[in-house]
Amino acid sequence: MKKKAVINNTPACQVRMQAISDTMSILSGKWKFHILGTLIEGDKFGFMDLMREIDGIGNKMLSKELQDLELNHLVSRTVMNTKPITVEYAITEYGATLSPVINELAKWGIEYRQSVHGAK
Amino acid sequence: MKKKAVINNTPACQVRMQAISDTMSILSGKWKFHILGTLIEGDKFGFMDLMREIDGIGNKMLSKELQDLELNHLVSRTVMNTKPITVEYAITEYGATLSPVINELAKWGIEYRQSVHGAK
DNA sequence: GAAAGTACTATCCATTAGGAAACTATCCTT
DNA sequence: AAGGATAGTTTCCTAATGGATAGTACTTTC
Repeated sequence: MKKKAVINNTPACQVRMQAISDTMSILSGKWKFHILGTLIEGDKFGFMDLMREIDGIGNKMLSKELQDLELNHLVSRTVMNTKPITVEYAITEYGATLSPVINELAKWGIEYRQSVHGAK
Repeated sequence: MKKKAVINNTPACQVRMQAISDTMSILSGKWKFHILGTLIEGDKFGFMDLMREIDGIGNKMLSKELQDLELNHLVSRTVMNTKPITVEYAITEYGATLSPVINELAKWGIEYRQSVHGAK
């Protein structure tokens, strides 16, 4: 019997799978979506603001994740020369292109909750 | 100075963040999106088909992830009583509701590739 | 001058994720 | 009887994730 051929090895599928890998590697970790979601909702946030907004995150994680996001140009970091030095984090124009992704994720999660609580 | 109030603690934001957590906890791990993406593209797949389709995955991981997905009713598993026993994995109707999420993820990843290769 | 707020960094530690390899078990073909 | 296909499970090991705690450094307020 001939070995069954691979089905989805068309260029389109390869590209699609690669794209999903890319996105997920950039957005990996427990907190990236929370941070981006928060930043998209608001305007500018200080480090401590984000600590308060994102329930449960520790300062090490927040710091590390923000650096990751900054490296990928999804988040901007601006040091203000205020009295006690403050830093302003904001979503970049590029980071804002993730809105549809995050919205779909949130939408699905909400429907998931309903399907679990409701008819099941 | 009064402590700055938390900004995004409106019910809508809470629900949104909770929803993102829910979705990501169900879709956690390195392979879930790949498996779902593959299953959505095709019709029915045997275990070995999936091994061949999903480049790099090991049998332990595939087995574990499929069990997870089955538990959450995203994937169906049907044992066929064929000569050498075969199993058919397919996306469920419910699992198919993840298409928009996966499509947005893939779309963003493709644009990301272009922005890195192109103007930057 | 002590406390408290700003923004972190560094260290330690435990859990988890995930890869490699070997193994079980059944069936068909040669 | 051997080889290869089906579909996994089990064991072992390492690397990454991420939480808790403490410390740095500067400034303002009490």
